Amino acid sequence: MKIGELSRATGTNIETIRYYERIGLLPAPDRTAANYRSYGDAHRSRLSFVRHSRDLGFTIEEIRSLLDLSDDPARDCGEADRIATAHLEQVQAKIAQLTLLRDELARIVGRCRGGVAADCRVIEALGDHRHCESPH
Amino acid sequence: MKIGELSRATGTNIETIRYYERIGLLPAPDRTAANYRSYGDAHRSRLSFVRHSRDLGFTIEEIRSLLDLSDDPARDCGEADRIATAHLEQVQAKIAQLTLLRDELARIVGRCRGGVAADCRVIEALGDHRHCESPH
DNA sequence: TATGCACCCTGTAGCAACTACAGGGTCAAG
DNA sequence: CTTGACCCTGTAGTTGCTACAGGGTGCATA
Ligand SMILES: [Zn+2]
Ligand SMILES: [Zn+2]
Ligand SMILES: [Zn+2]
Ligand SMILES: [Zn+2]
Repeated sequence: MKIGELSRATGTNIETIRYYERIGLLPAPDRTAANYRSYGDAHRSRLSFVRHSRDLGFTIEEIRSLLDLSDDPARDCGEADRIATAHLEQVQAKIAQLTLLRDELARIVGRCRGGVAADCRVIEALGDHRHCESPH
Repeated sequence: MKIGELSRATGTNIETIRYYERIGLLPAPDRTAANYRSYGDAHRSRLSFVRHSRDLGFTIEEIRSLLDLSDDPARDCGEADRIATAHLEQVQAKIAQLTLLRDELARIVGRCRGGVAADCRVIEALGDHRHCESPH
């Protein structure tokens, strides 16, 4: 499989595939006589793993650890669980933070009654956190 | 006010203040004889506006537009409202996306029963989106 | 045979919004 | 007169890509 085919098979940008190789996330594949990268099924499933994990919001470093783990099938999977749980907690924290933000923004946006910038409650609210009702 | 004092007054990193000046978000202040930046109240409140808007998740470019608007108090404030509303919608979209993610991650994490990596349901789920119940 | 076109290669630079030095200058206190 | 806190400029690093520039390869068609 050449890089374009792998790209289509996994929905990954070609430049991104080369980038993953450069940072050591994907192993360098064999080359054809014309120096084209030549991938097999193992590459495809590894890249799918990476893409899916990225879609789920894991960082490259987390994915690196997860791949190390799955490359070594006899190891205890506790670390995978720890990484995934920590990530879940981060997502929950982010949701909580964005929810505060959303409420505050909704309050701010709701204050605008039109008119000139000098009288705008939105601009006023942005300039001074003391107008806020939440910490954010 | 020297830069360290402005930094403390607004809770902004000194490097960040200089960065904002470099990108034209804050006007270059006067200098002392020793070539130190010397700020006044106008700088302080402009920087507070920037920091607060950043805390609320606005991008630098959005903040630039908002500052332009508030620099020109006779202008209609409709654009401020549009920027803030668009931003609110983005935050809402992000929350929705993260909520899907959170649910999917919770399902994945919940599957791990311990054991070796080869049998780990977490690693399996990360490798294949077909195990997912939501699109994310 | 030429030539067009799709595809591949490397290497580098750009994005957002900072942050972190390196390598220097200034100033007041002890 | 030296120590330490502060300030300066300029550059490079961070994350996770993405976008070229400037070239090579391979196959079909005129
Ligand atoms: Zn308004
Ligand atoms: Zn606030
Ligand atoms: Zn497990
Ligand atoms: Zn999935």
